[in-house]
Amino acid sequence: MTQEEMTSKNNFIWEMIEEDNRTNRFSGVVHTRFPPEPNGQLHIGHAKAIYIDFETARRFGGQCNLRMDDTNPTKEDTDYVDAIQRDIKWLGYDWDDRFYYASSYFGQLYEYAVILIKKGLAYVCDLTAEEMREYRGTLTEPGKESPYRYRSVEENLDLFMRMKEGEFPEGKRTLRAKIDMTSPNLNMRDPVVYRIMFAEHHQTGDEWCIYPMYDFAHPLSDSIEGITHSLCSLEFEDHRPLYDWYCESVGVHHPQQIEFARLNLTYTVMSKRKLLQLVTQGYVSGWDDPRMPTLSGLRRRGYTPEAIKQFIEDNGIAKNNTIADISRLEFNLRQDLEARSPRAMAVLDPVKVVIENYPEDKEEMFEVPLYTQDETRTESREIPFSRELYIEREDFMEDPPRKYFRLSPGQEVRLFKAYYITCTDVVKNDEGEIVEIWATYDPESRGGMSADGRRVKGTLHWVSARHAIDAEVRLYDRLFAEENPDDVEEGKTFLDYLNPESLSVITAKVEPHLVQAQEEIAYQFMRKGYFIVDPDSTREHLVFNRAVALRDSWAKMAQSG
RNA sequence: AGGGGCGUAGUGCAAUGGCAGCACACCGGCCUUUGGAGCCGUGGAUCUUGGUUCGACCCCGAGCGCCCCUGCCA
Repeated sequence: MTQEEMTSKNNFIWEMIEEDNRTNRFSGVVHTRFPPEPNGQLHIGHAKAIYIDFETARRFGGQCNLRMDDTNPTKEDTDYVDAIQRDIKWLGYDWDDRFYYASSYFGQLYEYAVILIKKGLAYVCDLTAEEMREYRGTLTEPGKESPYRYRSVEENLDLFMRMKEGEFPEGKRTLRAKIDMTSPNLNMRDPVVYRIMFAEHHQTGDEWCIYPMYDFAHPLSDSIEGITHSLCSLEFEDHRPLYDWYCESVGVHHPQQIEFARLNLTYTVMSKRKLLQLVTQGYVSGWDDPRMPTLSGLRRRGYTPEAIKQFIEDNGIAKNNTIADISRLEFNLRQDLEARSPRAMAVLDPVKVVIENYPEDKEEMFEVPLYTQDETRTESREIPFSRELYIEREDFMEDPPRKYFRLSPGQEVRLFKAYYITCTDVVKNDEGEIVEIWATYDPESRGGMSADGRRVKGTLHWVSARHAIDAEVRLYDRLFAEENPDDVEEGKTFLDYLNPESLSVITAKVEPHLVQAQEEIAYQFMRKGYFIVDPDSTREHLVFNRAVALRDSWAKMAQSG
């Protein structure tokens, strides 16, 4: 897929920008920004915002800044600053040297606040938090004006300066915008502009003891950076009048805020608070647990940036509040990996097959392409074959139903790229479990094809028992058992919906080539799915994560009868 | 209840007054040295209601449903 095709699908945001360009509103400039708060790791919902911000800039020949929205030092951490940059780069986006912090604008923002005061548009308020809540009114009743609303400009200037100097304790006073306490939009009822916080900031240290609120800092940070289109999620629609008010009142460059719907996924949660809780309370192994919807988790799971971006592209950009089915994400992954992943054979649930007419001490090697899906690729690996093999337990049935194309007594199947074999006997233990399957092979079928042209319906993957390597394989399932874990019953929390079977660990028998498996490249284990080396893996102890299983139309057919 | 948004197929998205279409899912078939991939095909939707119009998913009125807003969070 070319970049052109990748961004060809139009959406309402791009139509609005095209209109701005037609009217020369921003002189044809398109400059966006991605403004994460460093208080948690990025997840696939952020990937949508990142995609929109960066692809919009690219589409219109503009630029996209990366800005840490770090106006609340009590909630943020520099560790996340690094993780955020790493994840955005992994997605394939670059902000060049335009990496900023809202906190680096604190000086300028302070001056902007002074301008508001001087214009009589902001005042220092002595109401406590609780009083302010009472004065705000409710959804249906207007608020009341603060008794401090009409202090003189001089007094406000003096008080605000002394707030900055640290003369007042936390919570004692705030700077508020003087707008309209009767507005039906609660955001316009004299919102707080600055609050006192004696907190060490991860960037500015103890330089400040007053910190600007998001609603004030965000539009003005956008303005300072010359942003033209400030793209954000739907819940900020109510804040747009305030965004506009601050830019107009301070009298600076005024970007256009445009809101779009967030991306939600079935069978997972997306709020940073909930993801953090999963991490800190040990429900998962960390932010990068392969079951997490975080970018680091998806990466460790075996997801590719291309699959994620295609998923976002397929979902489209709109204003509907929706939950995308996670199976569509899985489709995008399979589609990407189908084309690019090397193939290998691994038996996840092994049962032994003994080929009675194959000499006990004989071994032979088959050279098999790594990319059987792409005949223009010539890379291959050698696979050893011998008298005793492993196949999947589910690939044998003593008493098979109709249309079962795999191994059963008297039935002939193909071992991929090796030989045809026919089952002759079954050995069971005292419990009646099958411990060995006996078979004969046809030496004329070497390579998996016979000269007589007889048709063999089933093809099985296999590994030589003598040469097989044990590998730990981690099989993942959806993190939650409920489609929407945010939709909780009375008396429950989202944690009650965790899927107890979201992880199962097995030991598989894999072909020797797989000791060379590299991180970051998912293999297709033939007929089973896509698997990627986990960072826990060593040469002595291989560990693979299953990114996603293959479509299994037999399982579906068997299930539906 | 006040304000702001959103209602199109199972899911997500188009159609911007002119034949309701695309992707995934579903179902059927073909093909296959992966029951994978690929190829072909079928079925299925405009929240309700009234109006304007030759013609309405689109415009207007009245409803209904869902989401967001009463942090000194972002």
